[in-house]
Amino acid sequence: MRVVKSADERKNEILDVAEQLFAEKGFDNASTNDIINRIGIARGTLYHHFASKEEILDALVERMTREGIARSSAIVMNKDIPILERLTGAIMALNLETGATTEVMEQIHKPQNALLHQKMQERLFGGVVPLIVQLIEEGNDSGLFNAKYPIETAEMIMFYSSIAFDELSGNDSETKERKGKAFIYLTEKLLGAEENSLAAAIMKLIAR
Amino acid sequence: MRVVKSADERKNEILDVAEQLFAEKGFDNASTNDIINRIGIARGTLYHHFASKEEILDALVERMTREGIARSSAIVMNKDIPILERLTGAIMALNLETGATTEVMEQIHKPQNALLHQKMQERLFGGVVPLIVQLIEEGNDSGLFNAKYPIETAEMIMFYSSIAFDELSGNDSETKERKGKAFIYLTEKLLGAEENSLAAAIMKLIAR
DNA sequence: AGTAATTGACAACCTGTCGGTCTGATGATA
DNA sequence: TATCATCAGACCGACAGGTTGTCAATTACT
Repeated sequence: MRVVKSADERKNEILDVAEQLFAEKGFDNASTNDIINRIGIARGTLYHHFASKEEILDALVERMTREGIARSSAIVMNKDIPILERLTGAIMALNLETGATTEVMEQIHKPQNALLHQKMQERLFGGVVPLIVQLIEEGNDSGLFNAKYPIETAEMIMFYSSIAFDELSGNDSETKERKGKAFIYLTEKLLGAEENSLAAAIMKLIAR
Repeated sequence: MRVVKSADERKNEILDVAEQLFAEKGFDNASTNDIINRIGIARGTLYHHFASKEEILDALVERMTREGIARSSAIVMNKDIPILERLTGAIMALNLETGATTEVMEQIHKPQNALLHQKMQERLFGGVVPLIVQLIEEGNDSGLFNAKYPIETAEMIMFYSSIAFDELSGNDSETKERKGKAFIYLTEKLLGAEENSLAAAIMKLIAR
């Protein structure tokens, strides 16, 4: 039976199922046949909406990261919030994904998902590093930070946060706490910020 | 015409060709057929020596990283060398690969090589972070460093060095120099080392 | 003689293509 | 207003050409 939907609706339907399947089996092991069978559409329909399997992945990555980056961006732009809280808020906003995305994150280290992982990281990076750089420069100007190399500092912070956060999924809460504290401490060092200034900002944020 | 070789010899022959092909086309695009055709062996022969295409990749990653890790390890263990020079030497030793390996490194960011990239990084990490941790602790004891979280500090340094080094391939020499200086500066901050102490050690190393 | 390396046909997938079919919106006509 | 022709674009499924991994049979060393 033939069901016609708008392109947007169909595309999102495909992405929904792709997200499930990539989480279940990984990008390499999930086939386009799996996708079309689960939805109940023909091969040609899939390729009418997406030129290749990789394009599905790209669209999915875009969809998965869009919200987080938007949230981060909004926080960074809001000059009513103190700089330190904006910094921590921007980073935390990235890691507060919801629903199925979480399941994907748990599977993302498996070798079948290397490509997904790489693409997500690239996008988060490209989207957020410039924001953090801006924030660091603001902090430098206001005398709060003393960061000689804002770009590289931002890169380092982002790298470690992305790695640290997703390595964490499996660990016990003791390790998590230690890693978190270390991250904050080292970030303060990198920024040339006063010790515990960042930690204090985070406490405020959480208290809210 | 049938040619028999020892398992070791044949395995290395396969890895040699795989290395070429992965560099030329990437892991995904290079097929096992490409490999056996270039060598002139049958499908079965390949699968007699390796259980899967991924196992070829694993063996290749092992072979490519073994030397570098061994060099790093030797440097770290050599207590005749000052700590700062050991630290920089250990990191530099990883990135002084030779021959075809260099070609692979230039291709490693393409999406077809995401898996190769991930596996190399994991291995370099697992092999070298513990060494750096040891070095940092030595430096703490001798009063040279003041690093509160040796493990996380080592992770951060290694991460950034691996990323920074391989992002660099395409850039102009100005950017390279800036990135290099930033890396050194930030590493000093992370270690709680005196400013320029690491930079000085590197100058010594290069002068040799 | 027996162990280990080699062979190539084969099964069971996979991705991407393409000519052709259906359908819902749009605008013209009665 | 009601009916009808038109057409873009959503949909279909068979197909070509590729892929990985298997296995029983063969050949070569020791």
